[in-house]
Amino acid sequence: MELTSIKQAWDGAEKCRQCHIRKFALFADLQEDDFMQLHLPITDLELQTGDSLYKENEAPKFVYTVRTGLVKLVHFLPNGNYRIIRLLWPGDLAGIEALHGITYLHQAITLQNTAVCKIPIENIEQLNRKSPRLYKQSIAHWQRVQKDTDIWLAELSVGSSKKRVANLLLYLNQRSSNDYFYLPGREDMGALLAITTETASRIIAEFKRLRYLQTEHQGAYINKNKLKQIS
Amino acid sequence: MELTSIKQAWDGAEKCRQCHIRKFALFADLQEDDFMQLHLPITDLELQTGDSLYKENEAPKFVYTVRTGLVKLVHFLPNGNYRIIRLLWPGDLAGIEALHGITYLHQAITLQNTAVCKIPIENIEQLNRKSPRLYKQSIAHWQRVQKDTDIWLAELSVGSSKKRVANLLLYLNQRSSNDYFYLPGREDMGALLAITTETASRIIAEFKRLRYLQTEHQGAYINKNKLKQIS
DNA sequence: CGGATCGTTGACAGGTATCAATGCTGGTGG
DNA sequence: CCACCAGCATTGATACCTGTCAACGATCCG
Repeated sequence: MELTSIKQAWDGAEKCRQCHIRKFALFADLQEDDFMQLHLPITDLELQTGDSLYKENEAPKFVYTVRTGLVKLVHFLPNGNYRIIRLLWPGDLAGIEALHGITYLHQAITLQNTAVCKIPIENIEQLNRKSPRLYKQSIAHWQRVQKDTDIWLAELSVGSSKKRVANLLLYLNQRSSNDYFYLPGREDMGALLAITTETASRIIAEFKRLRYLQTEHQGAYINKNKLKQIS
Repeated sequence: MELTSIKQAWDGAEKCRQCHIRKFALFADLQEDDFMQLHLPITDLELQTGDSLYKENEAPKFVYTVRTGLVKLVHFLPNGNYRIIRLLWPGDLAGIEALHGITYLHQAITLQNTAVCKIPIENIEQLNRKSPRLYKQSIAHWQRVQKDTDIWLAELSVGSSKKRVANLLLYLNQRSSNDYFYLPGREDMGALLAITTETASRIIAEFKRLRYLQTEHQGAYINKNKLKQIS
């Protein structure tokens, strides 16, 4: 192993240990000696809106931790349409299916400028062999994801379009740290809720007219009470 | 520990070791010495259609392996309606969220006469502490579930009702070992696909008239080619 | 035989997709 | 600096689909 690589690896591990997002992510309860095992380079990536982390069915080599920004997991349908399967927020993992030998299940595309940690899977597999702590986090991760997905299925895929949009806005608002939150484009909204772009647009426009929603740049503010009445 | 209990435990472990479904389930790569750890009783249960394994938000005490039959995971909506989040087939696990301290996420109800293994969670937690092999299976489980759910989201929750019903029939057929497969009641079908009972009924009736589908008792045969054209 | 449960069908209103046209906005190059 | 363009959002008209409410038929079981 060459010097630069060693330096980089150490930097990665050091950064990782200090990262404020770590406690939410895969390495949450790694300990000092675990970090000593991390010999492979973890790299930071700064991505721009629309960049792709990986594609569906691609041979998987990395797992990603979202540090800032927002990522959509997309599944393309045979007819060219697509469906957004899930959103990834800071602290979430992308591509963790890579750890277990199967191909990526979706395409991961950023919705905003997004910072991620890119972790080679060999790195994690090494760690897995030596420390059971990673397993626990892995399971915790899957479980969280599953719970989210279930709620999605139960609440965002049923009822009238208006209810779905209202629920989506409340969900996005709730995930945001302040009142202002990221508002997806109408096409993405459709792909999230299984409705058409036009329907999404009509409903958003209506909410704006009713003052349930104010938009600004790429984001929005909402009147939670009014929207909860609808949902 | 009393004698009867010891006997029962040993029986359970012995049965489990010999079970033909085991290779698909949680204990897939347990080994001889792992089995020696199983001191708590694993019990067989024979359930009838409509029985409930556990309820949403109930304090979790058991994990179940489905050995034969079919189970639905149900989430009830505030308005009294319900949505079926997932189906569990032989080899699948029910209530595994119990392992990680959270409450059950759904109500599990049998759709047919169903045999399950009922495993106390302490049992598994013991094992977890001593053997990392269970973790791997746990993760594999979550991953399989997630993949299923994703397909569900991508294919069974979009498109016209007719497409959804066609896709559901193809899915049910594909999961069956022979051509004949279990056909859910119309209400359950609606809850699976997020459509109304009446719509489900109309479409099934139409498929029958067109000879895309023949029903018999609780089950059915389909013309796959015709249904694939629709989907 | 009667009753309960589930499936089927009809009529209708309202909702949503579809097709098409028109605004709006941010970025690019002249 | 401005005109233009590309991409997105909005809006309209319409047909179709689906939910809703209601009635009726089929089947099973006591």
